[in-house]
Amino acid sequence: MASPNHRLVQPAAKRGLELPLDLDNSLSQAAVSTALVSVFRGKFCDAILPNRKTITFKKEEVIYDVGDPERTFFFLQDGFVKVGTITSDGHELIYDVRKGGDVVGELCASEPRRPDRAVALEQTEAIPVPFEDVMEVVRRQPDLLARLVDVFCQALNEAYAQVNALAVDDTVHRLGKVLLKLAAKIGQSSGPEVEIPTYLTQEEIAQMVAVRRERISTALNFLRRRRMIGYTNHGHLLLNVKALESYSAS
Amino acid sequence: MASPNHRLVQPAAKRGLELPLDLDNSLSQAAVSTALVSVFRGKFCDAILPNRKTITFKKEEVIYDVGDPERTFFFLQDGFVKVGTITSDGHELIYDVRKGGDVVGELCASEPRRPDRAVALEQTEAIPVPFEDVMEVVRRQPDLLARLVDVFCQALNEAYAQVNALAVDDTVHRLGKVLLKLAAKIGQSSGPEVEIPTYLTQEEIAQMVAVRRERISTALNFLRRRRMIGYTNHGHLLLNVKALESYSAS
DNA sequence: ACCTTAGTGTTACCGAAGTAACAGACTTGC
DNA sequence: GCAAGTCTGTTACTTCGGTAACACTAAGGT
Repeated sequence: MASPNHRLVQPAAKRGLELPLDLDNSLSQAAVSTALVSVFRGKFCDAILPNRKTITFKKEEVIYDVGDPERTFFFLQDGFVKVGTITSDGHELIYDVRKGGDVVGELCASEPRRPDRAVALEQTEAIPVPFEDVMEVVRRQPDLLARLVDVFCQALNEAYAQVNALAVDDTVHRLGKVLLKLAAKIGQSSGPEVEIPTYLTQEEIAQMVAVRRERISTALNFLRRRRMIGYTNHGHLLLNVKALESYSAS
Repeated sequence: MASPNHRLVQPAAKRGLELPLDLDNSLSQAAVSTALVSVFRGKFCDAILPNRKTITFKKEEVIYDVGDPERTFFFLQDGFVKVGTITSDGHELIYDVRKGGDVVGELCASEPRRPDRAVALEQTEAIPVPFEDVMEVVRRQPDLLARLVDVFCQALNEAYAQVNALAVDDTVHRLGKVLLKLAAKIGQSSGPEVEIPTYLTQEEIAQMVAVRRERISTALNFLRRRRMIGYTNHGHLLLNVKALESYSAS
């Protein structure tokens, strides 16, 4: 009952495993952020978003779900969203995490029913736009074509990267890659570390890495003992990106 | 030495495991083929392909490789191609198989260097088109936009389907799905069965399923004993699609 | 006909990850 | 303050798949 993520202290730092990664400047979140440009910002928004209304989704609220028939993109204005699906055995699987400035729901372009779902990780503002409207705007303003293609192409690249990881990496390496992807997509620099500005349960991380939650517990502590990760005093992950990169490469 | 796929007889049917799945009408390959429409056929070809020259790739020949910097789509006119990559541990991984009428190389749209590679499974005719030319044609003929989007969106859907399979299925179920995908993409109906009209080694199938070759040997024989697959007298796979579908669903 | 090479079938062994079960920590509601 | 619920940490057991090794078949070249 009640949202499970109300937890505000770092999980294990409370008993014996605390290895503080100089936090304290975790408030200097200068919103420096992401290498990946939020592809739909700028011109695209100017062209397509005026005169449309924003919807607010509360934490944990489903933005669209597997099987939905309506073909709409959602232009995220603010917040964090997880994109994934429910597997045939009933478990959730998370493909990606996106934030304000990104789009979600692009998979509806070629399927009559959505194969995926998106759920807000924090309160999120999003503007729904029918797929046909998106197409029409691109037809009228051909300079936007490159951005549309980019949305799909980057998603495709990431999906293949996940296939690679699932095919060759063990749990800890996959976890490392997931954390680095989170850093690139929604991270905020916090001193020498990068903070993940939303609380993720081990269960959710397990759904991104595609292993059981128990493995994630062990793997997170493994990385923490090696000082590759830590927690802010709000329970958010703090990543030592350099260290994770050199570990993940090996 | 010499191409390894010169083998023309079905592997194990030669000694004790033969379970012929009524072949003999394997010549009635009416090219009925695929549920998936070859998206770029028709208008797109008319608009973009005239006055370009076709390149012929021999069996096993690399069409483009990981790391290549040139941004070109290849419009396949004829033949079969495997699309995949070389993983960090040096093994090959196959994402997809495509045939005449399909495009390959679309991943170059957003990356300066290709993350993937394409290799001819049989002699293949392909027309290279610089990515910018593709974009220009779409800008000039906006009715082609939907087709371009479809290419990416279908690839994305399939990539996520692979992630799902890797996350939840065991070897035999993944093999079943790979075979069904092959049937849908390049299969030719042959009586009540569907034939895969190119010879695939167990090693190649293993690269599609992302397991060791030995597992594929066992799994293929498992499916063969259950009469879900068989071989033509040319050594090509013959699939009992109905049976495979009901098995893969479970 | 012989040798080489590629491909397939199979086994014994080992390691990584799933399963199940439970205890401790913290939150929330009563 | 107490009970219920969620989340995390950990361990014993099992299962699946990777590893290594090897025999056997077929094809091609000489």
